[in-house]
Amino acid sequence: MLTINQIRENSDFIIERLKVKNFKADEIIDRIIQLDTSRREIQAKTDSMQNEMNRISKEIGSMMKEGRKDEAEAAKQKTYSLKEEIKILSEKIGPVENDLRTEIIKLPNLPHESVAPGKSAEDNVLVRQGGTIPEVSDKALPHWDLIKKYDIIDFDLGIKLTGAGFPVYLGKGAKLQRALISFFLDEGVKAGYKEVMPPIMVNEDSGFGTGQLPDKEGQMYHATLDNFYLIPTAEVPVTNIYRDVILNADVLPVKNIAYTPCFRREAGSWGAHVRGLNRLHQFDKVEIVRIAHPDRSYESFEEMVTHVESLVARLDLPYRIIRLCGGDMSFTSSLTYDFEVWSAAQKRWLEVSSVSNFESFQANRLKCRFKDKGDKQTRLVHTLNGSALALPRIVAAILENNQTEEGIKVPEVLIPYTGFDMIS
RNA sequence: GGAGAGAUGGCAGAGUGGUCGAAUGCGGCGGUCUCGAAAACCGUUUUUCGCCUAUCGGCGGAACGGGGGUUCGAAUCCCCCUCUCUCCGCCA
Repeated sequence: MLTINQIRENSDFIIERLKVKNFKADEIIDRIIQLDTSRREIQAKTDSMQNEMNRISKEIGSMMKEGRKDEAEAAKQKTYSLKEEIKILSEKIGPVENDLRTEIIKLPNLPHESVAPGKSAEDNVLVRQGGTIPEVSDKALPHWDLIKKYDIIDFDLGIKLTGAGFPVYLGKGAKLQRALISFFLDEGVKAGYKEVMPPIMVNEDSGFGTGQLPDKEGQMYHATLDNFYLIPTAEVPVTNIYRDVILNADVLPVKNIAYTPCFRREAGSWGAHVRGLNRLHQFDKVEIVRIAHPDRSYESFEEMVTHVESLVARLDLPYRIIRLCGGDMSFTSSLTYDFEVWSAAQKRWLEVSSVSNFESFQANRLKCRFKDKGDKQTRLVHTLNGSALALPRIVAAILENNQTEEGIKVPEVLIPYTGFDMIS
């Protein structure tokens, strides 16, 4: 969420910038400023009455000590009406604060200045492209056929055990998963990220912290007996490490990397685009999360993009990097680059990573702040995250792009991890 | 699942109705001493909201797990909730 100070000080700028996200903010902002003004008025009044109240109470205290009982009794009389007024006022402030909050959380994050306006994916901007799109024969199989041919992933078995969207990885398929996870983690650690292995269930507070709750409740699996949620991404537990925390500026940027399974309910949607590994209820992902100094968060962003790019490049996957336009970005993001890899048999680009800078939007909700050395005041940090990488579509692309008569060639960088160079 | 104990500042830990935002210790920061460091000594060290101020800053409110209550006055008394720990049971 945006801070009230941001809104109050830059209301025109905010209205202008949110147009890029096709969001009409003027009426909401008017209401916010009105609510905030009345909140301040009430606050100022109660504060001064409370001050008076405290003063009298202290007097009564010393009168009692000195045995001036009658005077104390008289002073008590004075407090009754004051107490009543304070009660009335303080009952007013709660609802005003609630209304203010409900209005503020309606406002999406401001897009970065580089974000183009636009309505949908059509208006996204190609940042750059890399690798070469492989020539595959007309007989090339989509990955959902390849996995059957080589018996490496079994969807039907997953249906038996759990349900649709919970695949079972078998033999070399399972090993390939493990190899990718290790490769991604090792590369991250080499790049200075600290490996974290968090719980994959979180409590309600954590769900709120990163914004899954209350709005997107239906997207998470909910263990109701204990009121825990299965995480949709490692972003949730890893970012919540820094909930209600004040960091020293010298630890920034914090760089964490975590592998976790991810769980998404994602109801709806059928057809070729969600076939096979394209969309699952459970999948594996390595996530990078950064907590950055607000003055340097875009340096962090660039480093993350470069890191993710090096991963897809080293896997020899043709890729492109896309800057999402205002209309295609998430509510919470300021800048998002999507990474897509080419899937030869499906003949389309598959999204495998999304790197975002949330600036202080998420930090404000999390109450994650930092202090510069010697500084008295706290400031909100910037948070960033990105997939590095999500496995299923990477696997899909590897299978489809690397298929040969003899089998599927394992990317060179993975061979030390798999121990085999061919799935056949 | 059963029984009990507890929740106070970065940590440890005191505080059972009246200058308590909170003793003390540790840690952190600044300084004295030193060529430098350690030790010792001195000082400093929670967060948040509002008002005033060009700024430095000043004044005031709130917060001792969360919510409610009693009272002129609550960290302290009462009620509800949440969480943590210990022992037993079960168990990878």
